[in-house]
Amino acid sequence: MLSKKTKYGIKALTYLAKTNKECPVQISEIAENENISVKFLERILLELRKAGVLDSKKGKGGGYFLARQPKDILMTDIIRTLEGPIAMVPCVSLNFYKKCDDCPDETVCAVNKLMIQVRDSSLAVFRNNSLEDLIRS
Amino acid sequence: MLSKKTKYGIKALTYLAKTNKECPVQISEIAENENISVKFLERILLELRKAGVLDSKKGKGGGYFLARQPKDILMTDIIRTLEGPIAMVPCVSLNFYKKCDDCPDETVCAVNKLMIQVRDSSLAVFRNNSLEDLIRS
DNA sequence: ACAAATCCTACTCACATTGTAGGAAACAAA
DNA sequence: TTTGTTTCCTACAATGTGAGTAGGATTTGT
Repeated sequence: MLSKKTKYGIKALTYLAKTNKECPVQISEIAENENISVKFLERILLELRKAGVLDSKKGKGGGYFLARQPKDILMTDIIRTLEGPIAMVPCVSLNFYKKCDDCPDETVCAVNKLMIQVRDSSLAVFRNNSLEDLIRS
Repeated sequence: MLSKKTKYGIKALTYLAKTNKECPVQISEIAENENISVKFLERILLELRKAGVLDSKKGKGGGYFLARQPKDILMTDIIRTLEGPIAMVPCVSLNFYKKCDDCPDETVCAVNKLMIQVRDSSLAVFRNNSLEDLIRS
């Protein structure tokens, strides 16, 4: 299951990419338009800023805006930031690798073998989609 | 994340496919060889039997055995039985569809658009892998 | 100074996952 | 027919995670 955090994050980013304003957009505006709890979204956008996907401005007239052009923001970045590993098991994760406790030999593990394929196919999709790709209907 | 239930289920099934015995195999034997809690595995195998993937025999000399040949057991069956939907969001699930509460229009939703691609690529992998494929090193 | 916005941490609540306990039912063999 | 072995089935407990809330600190424009 995709977490709501990631789902909301993607929606917020596409909102920013679509509205394409010069000035920063406030959390409350995004939250209202995308039906997201303001406080929850606040935390999500903060994570995206720390990951370098978003940038922000404090105080009056402040808000959030994309740190790069939509075409330069790949889904891999967003998913890894908000959702964590793309792989379904740690033993096939490229960025979050961890050995399984119960598995004596990965090279002959059926789960490993299957999940490498799933990881690669998902990765291909995420790499192939930028924010710009997603806002084009 | 892949649940341990599914992970254990796949391991148990590949164990059965590999050992390829004439007689039924007991839960305890599978559990010991694959490092799985006996009682937990018991429940998992029961689910797989109800789904028609496994068959069983009670009493002395009883146990579990594959209901079909390994090449006729596809990963889609196993995943859907143990893990549930293959899609990461209900609004793109083929077998477990459910509309999102927060989303007014699926056809213009970026999450929807992205997750359809992920679903299709994962589905292709699961459809393309039978139990037999997984036990061939 | 004041108001508006992000920043940051800690907390609560609900739910799913993982695993356990204990017995009922079926079956084979003595 | 008794006994032991196995699956079957339900209920329960422990743990962890996701989702959301609360409340204040900090920054900034007017």
